[in-house]
Amino acid sequence: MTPKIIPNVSVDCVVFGYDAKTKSLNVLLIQRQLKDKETNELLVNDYVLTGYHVYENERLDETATRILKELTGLDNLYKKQFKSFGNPNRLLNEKDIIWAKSENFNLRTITVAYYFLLQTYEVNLKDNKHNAKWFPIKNLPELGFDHLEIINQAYEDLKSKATYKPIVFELLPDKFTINDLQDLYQSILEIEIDNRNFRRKLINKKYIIPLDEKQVGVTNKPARLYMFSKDIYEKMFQKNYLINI
Amino acid sequence: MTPKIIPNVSVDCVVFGYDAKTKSLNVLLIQRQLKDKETNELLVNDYVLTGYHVYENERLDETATRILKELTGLDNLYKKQFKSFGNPNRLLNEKDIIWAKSENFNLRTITVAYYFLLQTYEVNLKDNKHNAKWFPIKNLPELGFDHLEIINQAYEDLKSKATYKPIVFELLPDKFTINDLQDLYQSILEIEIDNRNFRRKLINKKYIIPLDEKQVGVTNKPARLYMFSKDIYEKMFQKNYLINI
DNA sequence: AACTATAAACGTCATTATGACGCTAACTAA
DNA sequence: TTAGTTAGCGTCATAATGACGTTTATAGTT
Repeated sequence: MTPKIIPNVSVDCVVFGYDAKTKSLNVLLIQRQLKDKETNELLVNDYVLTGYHVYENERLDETATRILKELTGLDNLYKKQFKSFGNPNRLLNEKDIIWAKSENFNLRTITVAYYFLLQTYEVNLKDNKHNAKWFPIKNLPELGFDHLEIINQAYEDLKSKATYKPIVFELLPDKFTINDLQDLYQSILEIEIDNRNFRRKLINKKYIIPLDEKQVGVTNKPARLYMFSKDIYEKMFQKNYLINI
Repeated sequence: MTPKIIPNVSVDCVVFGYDAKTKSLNVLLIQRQLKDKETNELLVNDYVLTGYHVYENERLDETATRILKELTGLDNLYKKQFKSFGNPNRLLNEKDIIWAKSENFNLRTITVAYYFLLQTYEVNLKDNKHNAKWFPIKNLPELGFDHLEIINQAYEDLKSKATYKPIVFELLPDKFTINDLQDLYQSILEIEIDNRNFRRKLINKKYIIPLDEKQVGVTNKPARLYMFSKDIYEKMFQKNYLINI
């Protein structure tokens, strides 16, 4: 027996996945399809975020975690509740209305939106029941509901946060090269960075730990691997506010 | 006739007011009192944030603006939706249950929380119907519901935001002195700052505009007044992400 | 008119961080 | 051996920062 849900409230999840090989920041979306029962014509055919209602006895964070577990099989990801959306007309496109009729759900819903950070390769997309697919943030498909708006705001939050908190490491493997890190910043922020200055800046941080390990299997000079130490980072800034306006 | 409301959803507002005279960051709270109808005993007597339900045809932002207008008479304040709260047990203290029975409201409510920034003197507290009162953030009274948690998280967000966005100017008059600004940072961040270095840093910002005006009526050397130019600030940073981890 | 208390505001110096570049090093594949 | 490719070291001028010392303008007091 499924638990009772709270009416009018949902949680939507923006899943950001970074692919270090293609240097692409992607969003995980699921397909929304509805066929006319008689003509078999596709009435609705687009993509949406994964989301669901909140159970009666569940915290919002738990709803988000549950949704993500169900979609990706993954737990323990970086998760941020970044904004709630509740415009009265946020689900009033033509296709949303068709969809809502068939699914019998309330069009005046407030959704609490989260984003998650991971690497694309962590998710196994074979035999996922939602037809989930990665899309580059720069090349999103047609989206249902107000989900383009939600993704854009998640992306803005991520961009801004990436400039003052060390969250990018959630999008990389534990061991990474300085150039991986630079590529990632360049993808997220859509900027070009001078490699020599970036490198100097990063290797001077105490919480970027050089390892006695190098890349293997590359066709050029193998790069040194580094790790991020959250411990050291937090010790350095626990009482230290740097005003940087 | 009052509009229909959306069940299970509310908006709560944390109003931060800065008092430059006392150098105190304050929160505006309203009194929550309930008397036993027979014995006249005070069953509930504490403070809470202002909040209300969302109307059927209203955006969340509009709800927040409406609540604040009703409480303070003010429009056009800096407003930020910073987090939503929906723990199943967020309203399950003994007093909240008593209160909810008498007010006939749903204890499983998700609230979308906003904070507002202004100067305490802007609000006229005479004849306000809610018995609203300012409390220093360092010295809050007993609070109902989960409102202490909400205030603390609003404060954390404000602290962090103040270090990388120029929002402190929302808490000061248009014309301010460098020392006003320093006092404000010190109050918010609970740190000590070297005046000479702070002054040098701020005066060199292009968006801190010196005026040909000085303080009047002070008993010591009158300080020069400055303004913050949002225009210049935004032009400087519209395409410029500074990585500062 | 001179003195005092108070806060404003200018200045110095050593160190560190930054932006803009030039150049060398290590690896694989041909 | 050589070419292609990416890693990574180095230099220089300028800007920003942290830690201080010193002077200045005002109102109130003597």
